[in-house]
Amino acid sequence: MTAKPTGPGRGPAATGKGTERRVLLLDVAERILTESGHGALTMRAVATAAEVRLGHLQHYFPTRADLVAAVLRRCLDASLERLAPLLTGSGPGGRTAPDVLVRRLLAEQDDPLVVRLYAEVWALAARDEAVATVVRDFYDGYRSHVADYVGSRQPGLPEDVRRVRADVFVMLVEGAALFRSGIAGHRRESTDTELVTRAVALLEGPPG
Amino acid sequence: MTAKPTGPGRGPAATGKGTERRVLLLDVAERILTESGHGALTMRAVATAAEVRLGHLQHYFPTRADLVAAVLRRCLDASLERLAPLLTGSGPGGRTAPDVLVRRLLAEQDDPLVVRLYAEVWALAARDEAVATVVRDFYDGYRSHVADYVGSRQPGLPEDVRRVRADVFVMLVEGAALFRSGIAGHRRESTDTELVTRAVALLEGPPG
DNA sequence: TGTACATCAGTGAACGCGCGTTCACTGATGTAC
DNA sequence: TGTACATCAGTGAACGCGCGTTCACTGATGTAC
Repeated sequence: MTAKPTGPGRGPAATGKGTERRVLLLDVAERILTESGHGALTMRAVATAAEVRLGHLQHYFPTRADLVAAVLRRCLDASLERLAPLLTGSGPGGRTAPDVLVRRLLAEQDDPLVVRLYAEVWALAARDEAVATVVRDFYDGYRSHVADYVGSRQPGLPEDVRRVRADVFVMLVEGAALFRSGIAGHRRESTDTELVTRAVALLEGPPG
Repeated sequence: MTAKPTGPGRGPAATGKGTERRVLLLDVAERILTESGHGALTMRAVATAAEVRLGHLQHYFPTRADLVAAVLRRCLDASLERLAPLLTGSGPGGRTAPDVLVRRLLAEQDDPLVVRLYAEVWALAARDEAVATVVRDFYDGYRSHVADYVGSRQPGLPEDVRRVRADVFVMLVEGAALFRSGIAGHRRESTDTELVTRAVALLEGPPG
């Protein structure tokens, strides 16, 4: 390990202490973004919360746009890495059963902070084409995994049908986030039951 | 009409010229919120776009919070008034057929500006409990109309089942907004077809 | 018909604040010779 | 082993700007008497 690895994002080479600092700063930035929103994610707020001087933060993230881009990318990458094992069956016990899978995906939304972060990300993507690209890449990966899962349940299903099912499945699950988090509505067990039924039907319902 | 009507929101009595001014200012504020987002909705930006002095804007909306609250309330009220006739059948030709209804609801999302506004509203509601209350009231009304519609298609369906169907229906349609507007994905005809099928099934599928 | 007065519409200047960004700087660390 | 040097980590002050808010003000309009 003599060659210096180039860290993700802009700024100085990310090696040793530098990497640690980067991770720490992104942790703090993510916490602020999640808890207080994009408007509160200022360079000064991050520096203060990280107990670091403003100029030092700028040593790693020269502009606010750099910081926001880095924290969003890291968030979405982490999300996909959390979801992928459930869908590809690379975790223990192979592929998850459909109803268990849906329940686990919904469980991801149980923390209101997570859904707030998503709402923030969607609003950002609606304004900023660069952010939108990152977000679409994330959902492309997500839907692709779901389509593969559908194929694993029903090998006979044509590929385009798998994809369409996955599209609608993700619409439903992401829409559910709004109405299970207190943003646009509150979680109700009876609704969850119906939601799971419909989501499972998309994953392994009859081809007709 | 001698009694002075009290206009909605705070500020001076809303009568005659005052009401016109209020409406004009809210029009401008709504346009800025839709096109450029919450962050761009500043008192100065609204005053400038409305060709009015800053102090004058503040004559009608003393604080930024007043302005934001007024514009959000008006937006959501207008949305519900646009949706209600489709669902209650108070428009021409009585109640709309399910597939037509779903297509019309989706057509509401065809303007990217509308979906951007929704994304903005969700993010705001995620941070501000007062906004969240307004948003939840809107969706309560929306879902209530959908539940009534489900009842009109299947009179035998118990009320709690109607409501649960309506809940999931709205989740699906609102989730679709994200993936049909360019925010998290792009509209595709084949996905729309599947989406309509699933949404219609929620409206009038078998009780079992 | 006239006048005094309250209310409303609209102006304009100023305030303090937090923001992103720029820049010159000091030490520490490691590397080449 | 020693030294010069480049790079990196971290500091600190200052900038100009746009922001929400405050406040005292001028005209216009309508109303009471």
